[in-house]
Amino acid sequence: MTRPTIHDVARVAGVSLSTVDRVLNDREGVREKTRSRVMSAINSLGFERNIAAANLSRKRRYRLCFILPDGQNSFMRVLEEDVAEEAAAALRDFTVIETRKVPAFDAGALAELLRSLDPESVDGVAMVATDATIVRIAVRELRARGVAVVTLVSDLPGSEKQGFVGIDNVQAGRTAGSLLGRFCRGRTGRIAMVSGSMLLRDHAERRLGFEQVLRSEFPDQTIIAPLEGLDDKDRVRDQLAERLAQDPDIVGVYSLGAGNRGVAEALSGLPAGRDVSVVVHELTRFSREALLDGSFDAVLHQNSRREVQGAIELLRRLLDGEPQPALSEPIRVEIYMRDNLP
Amino acid sequence: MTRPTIHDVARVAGVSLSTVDRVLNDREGVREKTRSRVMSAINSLGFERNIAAANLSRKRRYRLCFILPDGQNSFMRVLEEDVAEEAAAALRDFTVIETRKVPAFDAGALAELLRSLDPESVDGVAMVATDATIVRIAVRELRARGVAVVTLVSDLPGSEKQGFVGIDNVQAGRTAGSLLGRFCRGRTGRIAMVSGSMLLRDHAERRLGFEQVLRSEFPDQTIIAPLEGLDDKDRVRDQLAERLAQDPDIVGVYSLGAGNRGVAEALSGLPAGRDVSVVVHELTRFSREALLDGSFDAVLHQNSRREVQGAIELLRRLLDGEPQPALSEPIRVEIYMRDNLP
DNA sequence: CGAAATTTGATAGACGTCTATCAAGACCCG
DNA sequence: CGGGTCTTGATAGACGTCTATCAAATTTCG
Repeated sequence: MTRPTIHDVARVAGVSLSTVDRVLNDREGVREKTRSRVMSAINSLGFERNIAAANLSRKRRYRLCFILPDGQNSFMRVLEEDVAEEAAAALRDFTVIETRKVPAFDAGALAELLRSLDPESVDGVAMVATDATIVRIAVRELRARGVAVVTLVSDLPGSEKQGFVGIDNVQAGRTAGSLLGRFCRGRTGRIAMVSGSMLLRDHAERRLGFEQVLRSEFPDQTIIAPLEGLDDKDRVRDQLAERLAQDPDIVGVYSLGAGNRGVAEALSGLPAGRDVSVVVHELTRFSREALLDGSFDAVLHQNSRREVQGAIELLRRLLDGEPQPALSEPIRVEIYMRDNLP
Repeated sequence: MTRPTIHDVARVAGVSLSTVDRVLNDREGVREKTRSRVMSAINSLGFERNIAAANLSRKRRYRLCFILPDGQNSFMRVLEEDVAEEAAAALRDFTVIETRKVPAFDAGALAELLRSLDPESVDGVAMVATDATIVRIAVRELRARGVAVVTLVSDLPGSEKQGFVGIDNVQAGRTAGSLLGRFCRGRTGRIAMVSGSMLLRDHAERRLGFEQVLRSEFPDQTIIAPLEGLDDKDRVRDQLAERLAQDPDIVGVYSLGAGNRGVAEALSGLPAGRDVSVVVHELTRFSREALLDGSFDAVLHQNSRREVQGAIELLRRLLDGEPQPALSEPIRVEIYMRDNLP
């Protein structure tokens, strides 16, 4: 019942501890024949290195840097808190996390920050990407300097990042369509979409998925051109309220960006009899209340805490030399309604 | 940036390593004055013991026993696989997991197994409980012998278990009601419920939650008396098919136990034009397919993998002496539809 | 074949904590 | 104040792995 140690491996392979160590840590100066003897001893024993002991011995530290957009976007501020809390927990695993903020949507600033990162003080980077070529180039250079890079929440396709931790936004949009289509089934009419600009690519993907599903599965409903709320509560409220007043056939609203407060306010102005189903994104204190009082029907959510944990896990495994680590469990598009609130 | 060690604590407190060790490990023979000197050094330094090093040194092992019901219930078989896989992973953390199976619904057998557990060879137990007094008594005795006990998936209220890892089944039922009510909104009619007997208490709770929500939020719908499918596919199919044929007003089906195959088969026999919304429990290969081909609208799910992880985590923390540990994140009632499948 | 180069072994000390033992110091009580 | 009891300190070795160094063995090749 005791796990085999390097001593057992050495004994079974008929070599010394030093040799086992050389093999385990890929040091040079081991003949191929010897190496394979050791490897087969490892396999036959089912030896797995005790990482705790190894880290203890070599005083390994993982120095990570999280890069988040600055600004008032509430999802990002929650994410920042999550990073801070996980940073405290990660300290126990020899992981030091530093958080940097760059102006939102500012690809230049992001790229510059990436360029300024020194491999002498940072081993890995998790970034909320802004989609731009200049950023891709900065990522490539960072990788070339030997720093591990993963994207978080918002991906950077076509770059040399080694992983992405976040939801599939097309899938999120499809899920919204699937829900809202069903919610509005008995009441054919028009469906309004409120877009924003939290991160342009993400919103475009959500919209795409949403329209796909509505068109193919619920062709009776008409989607009206998305309102550009720019993630601003007041703007969202004004635009949506006007639309709802103009168009009494609107039976459903999908808000795929920020501005949930504006959505709720616009709805609260409706006459008593009017029944509009609403699906929005991100579970926050506010959207939670709205679910409880019935103003929202469902909230799609990504678990930012787990995203942060996932990014840390991924970076650590990259730094441990695992070839292409994947998350044990992908980040899912979670659905919340009044009755399954955590 | 380096974490303080016991050496630092000793230096700051002006005592020897031995004394720090006595304080940290609650050994006797330390004057109160000295103890408080050490404690304040610990606090001022923010010292946290390096658990990896401590476990390494004391060769701590956590010997856990998972008790699952035997039988063909597919959820339980998945759970068993999850336990096996997590057991392999847990070995790395000095945790040895043994799995025991008892006949399902057999409180006597479960109690006997609990009674047979030897504190010399088991430190903690995670059990899928069968709700009976004899089991409560066995749990109390087990606790008295110094073994930690938590319940998994199915709780044992009123017992001396130290924690429960699983979903809130009333909440699950409410969520089902909330979904199905919305799905059927345009089509007032009757809603059929298929019960089972996987674990009686759980099913009763789901039913309760479901009826609560339908009655209060969707009073136009009529709930018909639950079919007792006994988690048997053929029985479920026959009973449900008959009901659907008899009653053309059925617009929704909620299956709160096992027997998803039977539900799907009963539905496939319906005439083309008939549209019935379906919500079932547990995401499996089968229910996944059914979501994809449109025969089910939503599946409620509990992440059994995470439940197993949670039980391990909880037991470990109990054994580490944490007073009343709680899961960092509760197990949630997850909602799956075609488009947010993992 | 012999010298040089390569491969292997042996040993010691470290990482942070735990356990055990023994000696020395502080305190108490009669 | 002397003897005994409590309390504290010092020291050594262990856990499993890593790093470094030096010596010994083996291979390679001119």
